[in-house]
Amino acid sequence: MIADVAFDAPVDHPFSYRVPEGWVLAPGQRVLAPLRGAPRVGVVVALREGPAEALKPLAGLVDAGPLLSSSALDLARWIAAESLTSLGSTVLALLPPPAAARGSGPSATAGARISRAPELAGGRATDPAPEAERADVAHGATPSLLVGPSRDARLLALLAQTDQPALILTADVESAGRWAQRLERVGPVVRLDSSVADAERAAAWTALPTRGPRFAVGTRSAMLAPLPPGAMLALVDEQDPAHRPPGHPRMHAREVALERAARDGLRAVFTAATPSAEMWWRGERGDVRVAAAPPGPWPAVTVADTRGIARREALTPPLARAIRETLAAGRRVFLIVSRLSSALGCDECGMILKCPECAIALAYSPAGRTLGCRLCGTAAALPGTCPGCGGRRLMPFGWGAERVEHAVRRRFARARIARYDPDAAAGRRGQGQREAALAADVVVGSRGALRLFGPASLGLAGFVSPDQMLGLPDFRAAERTFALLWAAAERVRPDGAVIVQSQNPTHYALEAVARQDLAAFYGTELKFRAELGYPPIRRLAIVTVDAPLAAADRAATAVVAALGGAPGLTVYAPTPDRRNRARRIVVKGGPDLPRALRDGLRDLRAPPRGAPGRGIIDVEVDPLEWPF
DNA sequence: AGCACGCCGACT
DNA sequence: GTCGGCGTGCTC
Repeated sequence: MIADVAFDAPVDHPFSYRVPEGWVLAPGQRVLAPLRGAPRVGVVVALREGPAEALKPLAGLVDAGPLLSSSALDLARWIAAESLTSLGSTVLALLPPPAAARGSGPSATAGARISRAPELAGGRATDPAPEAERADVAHGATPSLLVGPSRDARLLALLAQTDQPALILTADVESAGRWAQRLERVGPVVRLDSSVADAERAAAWTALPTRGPRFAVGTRSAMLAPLPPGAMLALVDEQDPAHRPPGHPRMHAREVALERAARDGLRAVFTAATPSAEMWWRGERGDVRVAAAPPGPWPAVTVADTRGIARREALTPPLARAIRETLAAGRRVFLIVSRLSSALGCDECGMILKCPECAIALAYSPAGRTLGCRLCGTAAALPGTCPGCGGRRLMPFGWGAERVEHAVRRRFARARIARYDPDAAAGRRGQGQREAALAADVVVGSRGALRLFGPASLGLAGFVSPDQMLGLPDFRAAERTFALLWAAAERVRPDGAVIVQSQNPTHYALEAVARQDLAAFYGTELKFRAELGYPPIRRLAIVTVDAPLAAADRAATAVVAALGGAPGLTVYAPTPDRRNRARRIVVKGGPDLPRALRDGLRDLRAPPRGAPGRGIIDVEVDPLEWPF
């Protein structure tokens, strides 16, 4: 017997090993296998008969049985193909950490002999009832997206009503903890995220179909956990970028959840305060049912026009007045700042200099006094005057947390003011920062500081300069600003206020938040995306070529040439990174973009023997962050 | 990914 | 004369 084993390595093909006599193995099971001398953890992706004498034997077992059904393994193949990740890296990233690896030798063999594969739902080998599965697909409903007020309560009610087991996936461990607590009042819960000990986590993996807990809660890493037929799959806060954590596979949990639900006939439910444009678009096409609740109480949202005044003063009179009144009422204030951007704007009319082709902000390099488009690579000369109004004051934006804190301190000397940055607070020295922020009257922070506040807990949220965010050279800039503002508004009491200072006071993202109108925002946003061929209408990928200095341009040119001929692809000119070593090439395509990239780059990634090095080619499909 | 092999610069 | 930098190639 031969086992084909895939490893966590950027190698497309599996490696073949001899299965020692008497071992019981199944695809989807982790094993130890010698690779370049040392035993490494891999996953069995296929078993076959054949001449095995020349092959090295497997060294041991990691799991007593397969952790993936054949349908889960097929789903992993799909994920790998979509994200251009190797199958081994995909699978091993989406399995719970090994409880305890078994070494080679008699004990391993004995362990293998007595091991029995757990019964996995949907597994071809263990699945007793394909008819039942088909019936499930038949009654597998269109996925739902819960938006609007009391989403959590509505999801909870749905989970409680259906009487079916469910896998609940959250964006982070904190949220997983909250959901586990809530669900414990409904039925037994197991947790699949990293907050529980490895052994417990491993036991939870197969518990849902076999031992009858009602709910399993986890993060994306629990996505392939076995589920019984008819189970529900819930993805909380589908728009959260944390659903696409760093590392492999580079794919958003939303996309995997939709695919899994369709394949396994599961009922899928998503929630979002502000859905991703991807999800809203599916709603418009009827692929997802958008379940909106009637608008709930909403704070008064005011957009304060800062054209011509914001450079000198962080707080406009309306915002300063609102802070004073909120503090007098004994309520809390949150001032939202965003990280400094590299865009250039007109101080007089508020216009942001954008690429005429791509409609994203041109990146301003103060050192070279140059402007460049990070999508198409076009360089532009620095204009002397604003192309919009002829004004002479073109300046980079800039209201960082520190400057804002200082400005508030000057005006409100007696208030307790704290800056909060979750990254800084995570360190040992930052422990006091969180407590200070929780006790403060005024908190200054960016998106991450929202976690300090519960729903309707603030008297005032003030967005000092959303223009910085709106001006980021990223086609998702409006979506992100909209999401942040909406999330802030949800944390303000209905009798409180939201004040947005902007040089673009009529921007559709700001107006949509003021009117509590999701549809208004996505209507405009999707029109913009469609006109310029951005996701979700078309797909994007970033090909990065990292080559020795002299070869970088040649390697990038080779990539452009290799992809240029493919039908349906738009390939942009390579742009150098800051260190002028790597070259980035943006590629637009259709639904089959991953396959087109794989086919187009195949020859470059596997150069013929003796050919000059082509450098390291990295492909990121459907990037969330613009890495410029 | 890791890890070994291979060919060019500053040291005991 | 070596030690070591990373660029290159391979792993059943």
